[in-house]
Amino acid sequence: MEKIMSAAFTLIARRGYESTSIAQIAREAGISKGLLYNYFNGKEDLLEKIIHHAMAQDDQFVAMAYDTDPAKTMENLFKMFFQELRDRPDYCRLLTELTWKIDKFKFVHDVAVEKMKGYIDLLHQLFEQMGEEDPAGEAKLVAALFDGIGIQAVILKEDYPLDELEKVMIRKFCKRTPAP
Amino acid sequence: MEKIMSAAFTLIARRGYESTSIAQIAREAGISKGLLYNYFNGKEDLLEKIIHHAMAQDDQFVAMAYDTDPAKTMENLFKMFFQELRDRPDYCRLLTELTWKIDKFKFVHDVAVEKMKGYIDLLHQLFEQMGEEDPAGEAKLVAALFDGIGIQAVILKEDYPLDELEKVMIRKFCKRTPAP
Amino acid sequence: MEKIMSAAFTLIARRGYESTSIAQIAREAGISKGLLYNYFNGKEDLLEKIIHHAMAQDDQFVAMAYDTDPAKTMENLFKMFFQELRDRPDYCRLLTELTWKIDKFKFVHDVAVEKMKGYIDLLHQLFEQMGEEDPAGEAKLVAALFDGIGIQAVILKEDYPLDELEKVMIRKFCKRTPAP
Amino acid sequence: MEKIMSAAFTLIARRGYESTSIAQIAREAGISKGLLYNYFNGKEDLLEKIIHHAMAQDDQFVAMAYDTDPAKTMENLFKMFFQELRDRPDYCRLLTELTWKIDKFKFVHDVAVEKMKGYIDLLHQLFEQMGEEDPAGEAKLVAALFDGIGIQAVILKEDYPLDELEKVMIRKFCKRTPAP
DNA sequence: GATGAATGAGTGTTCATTCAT
DNA sequence: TATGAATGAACACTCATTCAT
Repeated sequence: MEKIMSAAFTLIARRGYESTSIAQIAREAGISKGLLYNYFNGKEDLLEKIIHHAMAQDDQFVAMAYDTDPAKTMENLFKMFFQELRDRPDYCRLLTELTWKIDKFKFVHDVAVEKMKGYIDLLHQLFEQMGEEDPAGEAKLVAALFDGIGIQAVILKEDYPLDELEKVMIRKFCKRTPAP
Repeated sequence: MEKIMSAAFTLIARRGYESTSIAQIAREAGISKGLLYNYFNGKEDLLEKIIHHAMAQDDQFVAMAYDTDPAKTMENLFKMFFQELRDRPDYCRLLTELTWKIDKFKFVHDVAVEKMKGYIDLLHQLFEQMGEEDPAGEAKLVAALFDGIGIQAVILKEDYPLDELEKVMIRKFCKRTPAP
Repeated sequence: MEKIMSAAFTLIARRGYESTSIAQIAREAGISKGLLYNYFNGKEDLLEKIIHHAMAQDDQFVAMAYDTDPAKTMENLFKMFFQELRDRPDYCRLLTELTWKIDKFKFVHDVAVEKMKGYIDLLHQLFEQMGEEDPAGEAKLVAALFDGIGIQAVILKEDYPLDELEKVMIRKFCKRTPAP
Repeated sequence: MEKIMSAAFTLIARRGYESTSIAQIAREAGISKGLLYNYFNGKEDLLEKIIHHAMAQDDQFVAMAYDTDPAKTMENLFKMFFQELRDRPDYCRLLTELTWKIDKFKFVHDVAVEKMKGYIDLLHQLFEQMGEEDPAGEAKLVAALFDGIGIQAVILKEDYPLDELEKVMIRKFCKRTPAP
């Protein structure tokens, strides 16, 4: 049920997983608690389905970023990342929220780590093609920046100068290698 | 009671606030549940006191970083930050996690935001003194990096190459302005 | 619906009344939960109909046992009883299972008591015809034995030596009165 | 808490394990649900403690039955059995019912089966000493009678002629071997 | 100061039952 | 006839909090 997942998504993203009760979700979705269990096998299953559903939209984004120029690819990546932060702040919030529950929900840890490694590999390649001195370190730095900017954007909300940071990052990490 | 706060700190940092019960804290502290309520007005009050207590130790750190050379000051800051991550991962974890619960623990959020602004101001000044082109942007970048590296260190634990990132950050952000 | 009663019978006999849900019965019967309520007025009614249906087959058995010789009649009764235990263990199991629900399902109590009295009367007559000293006591003893053997056979399953007990009972209770 | 165990014992014995809710037990005991969990780790633990407590009183009984005359020993056993049925019908009911739930309460089943085998062995020896033709068969018959009489006493309650059956059983199984 | 017995509202979950289709 | 979405009351269990001692 789309209604349930949407209600649960919003509530969990805003108040946290443990602080959101099944009763609240059902109330928000306008249904009874019992009905919720017709669609989901429990609170954890609901969470998992929400995450998978939300993540399904991610993968295609990365593919869209590719360009023959690695610096341009990276710039695209950055732009997409910031766009995501602006468009789906709740989703970003939920993902980070779950980060803390890693010990409880192994699937979150696995998904998060794998995704992170994928990004780092991609960044590594791009930096290498761009002729960076230390592509590995640079990649890890940018990955950490993604997380850090995400977390700050979520905490500070509209006070956080996403536009400014976008420009800074592009300037800092997407300078094209000067033609020889 | 020092014993209570220590026990509560450890447990909450490791398992999260909601997943830590008063009974567990009392047991870990070796006292009765009732006694806990003689010292604290409830679970939330206990949390607040823990946070304030833990934060009190932070401020003096920053003071210790000052150096006549701004680049050296920043390097000291970085080193202290990484040292903190290595020495008190539980504390870092707790702080970041609580920052999250804006709606539930406004006091944490406010304190964290204020602290963050202080850091950004400091970084801004340093970058300015170092002659950076865009000291404001650079400062926000580094602040985000602190958060991002912190969160990744918490998630990946011993797998996270703190040493490598420390070197990369120093190389990237503490290069002394070449004397003219 | 034959399919429903058969499915319900098997499930309830094996797992018990409370541990068998309507959903399970419907699934096992290959129908929807709703349809079940077209045929039965609820779980309890379903149980009642199952019991009555299963018991209907019992009465004709007894009629088949009659013989001009009372000792032979009793022997036939015994053989039929043991055959029933071997052939329909699930049915015996269900009957005993329901014994515990007597306070909950009055109809079980009534049916059980009535049937039991019928058996005791029959046994009484037979023992009288066989010239037993205390036909009333003997009859009650055998009735209790039927229950006891049934319960032990169900609990111990294939470990219970039904054959041996059959022989012992026949030897013990069906000795023909020596012709004078 | 004696009050809780007593209330739980009565209710479970009367209505069955699954049909007795924690709320009912707490209400009957005059306490809150929460308190019950200070003393017991859950419903099943409560049951287990009840059973163990009730069984502790059993073992000494059998020892008290011994006599130099095997027929007298058996008569004592019978008398004790019937006395138990009269004194603690609820306990007998509970024990037999739980023996039933093999899969759910293995500990009860195991204890009960072992106890049963002990009785059969004892009966076997006694019948042997009494010079019975088929002591093994006779022993199993009497064991089944114990169960059967127990179950009928539970069903029919005060309508069941325990006294009469006691006499019949003693007459039937405790006749002393005629001195040669 | 210190205890732990006691509470009651809350949790996630199950399930017999109803009803619009 | 047949479905399954939907409900609501019940379930076992948890836990922050209070209070007589």
